[in-house]
Amino acid sequence: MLRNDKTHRASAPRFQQIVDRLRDEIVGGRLPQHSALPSERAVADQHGVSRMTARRALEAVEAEGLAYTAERKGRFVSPPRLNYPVSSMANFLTDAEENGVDLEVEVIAARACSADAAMARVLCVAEGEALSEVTRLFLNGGHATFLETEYVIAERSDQLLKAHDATSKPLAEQRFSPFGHDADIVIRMRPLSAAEAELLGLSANQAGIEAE
Amino acid sequence: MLRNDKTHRASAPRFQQIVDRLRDEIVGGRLPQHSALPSERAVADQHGVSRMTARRALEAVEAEGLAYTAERKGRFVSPPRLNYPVSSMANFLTDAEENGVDLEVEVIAARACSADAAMARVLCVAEGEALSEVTRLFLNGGHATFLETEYVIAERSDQLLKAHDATSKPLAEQRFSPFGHDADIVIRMRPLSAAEAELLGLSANQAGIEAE
DNA sequence: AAGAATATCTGGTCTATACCAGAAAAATCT
DNA sequence: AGATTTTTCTGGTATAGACCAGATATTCTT
Repeated sequence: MLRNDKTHRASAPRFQQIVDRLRDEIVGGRLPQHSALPSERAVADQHGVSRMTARRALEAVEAEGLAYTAERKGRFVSPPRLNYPVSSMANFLTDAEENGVDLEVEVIAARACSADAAMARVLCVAEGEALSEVTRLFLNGGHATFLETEYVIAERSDQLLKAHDATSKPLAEQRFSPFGHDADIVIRMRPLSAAEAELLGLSANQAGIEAE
Repeated sequence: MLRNDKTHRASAPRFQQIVDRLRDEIVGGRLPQHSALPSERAVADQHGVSRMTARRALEAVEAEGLAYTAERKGRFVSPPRLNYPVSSMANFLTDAEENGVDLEVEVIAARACSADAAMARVLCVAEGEALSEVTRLFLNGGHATFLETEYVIAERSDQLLKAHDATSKPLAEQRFSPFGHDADIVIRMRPLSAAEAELLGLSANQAGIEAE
């Protein structure tokens, strides 16, 4: 039993096959949301593998976001993902301005970063191009209405910034304090592809940076 | 050797102690970026644990973003994180408008989501409040200048949207095509805390949703 | 010196087993 | 019936081995 199956080399690892099975059962709807997945031991028995292998399969399913673990209770099916109805929303701010809507903007956080592959493609710049990430809070009639994070091409942002620069910052700081944030800034991650990870010296699915 | 150390119960798991050691060496600068971490077998020997335990420690270090793996070559120290100089940037768009800067806005993607703990705090709404996530591309003089993702409180966004709605969408669709995106939309993730994960039925560190 | 064969690294996968502690259900005792 | 114990689940941690295949360094040939 110590010998591995040599008949089909270069095939997918065993645990991956189990992952596929489990995924099918979940996305196929045979397992309703929040229902229990088979336990590690059950999977091991069912598929004739060791518990560690079963565990890895279940962990992989988890890593896909299809399940979650409740310690010492079991693993359960995650609720399905939301849909993303394509909204017709656009240029809020320009229109708001034009229509005289009461709108204020506050900078919550800003940091420098560089363009990853996806962004580079969208923004039509080279990968690694210097970007500025800015998170801002918008207030409509004094109420927080939306939060945005934007990635600005550092080079081009200068010309846009020159015009106002001076006044906005101290104002922003005052305005934000009532929200008692200070320590919490929105952290955002993007999963890196294997290629990007290698390139950047990061591990796959790891986020570039965290703000504090 | 099969018996575990019973002298100090409830202590941190062994692999965690190794993680701490490795982390120290990396953040302490004793291991320069892109230098090789000890191999799984080396760690196992050095710390007197089995290879699987050593492996788990190294994987944990990776999960923290401190290292990356090159298959069958080794594990290496990730480059340090960027700094986030607090910029004085603010309300780009309002100022741009006022100063007559040529600025166009395009909706790249939009989806519905709900407020997580951090966002709820910042936006002053209940956790789970319906939000709309919109990703837009801004063009300055015909050149892509920045990309933003914003989270709008669904309820309040309506009033802002009513004003323009009609014209923006078809325009956005045309404008965007030259970028050949279609299949690539910026994917964004936020790591869930253990508490949030349990609440939402997701696994920790998993992102809420992916757009395709 | 240049090229081919070999030995030795590496991480990736896997087995079979063990003990732990929290959670939950079942059995037991009031 | 209600409270308490016990048993049986669960995942979490850990061991000590094993084989695989890609990457690399070494050595041996030509």
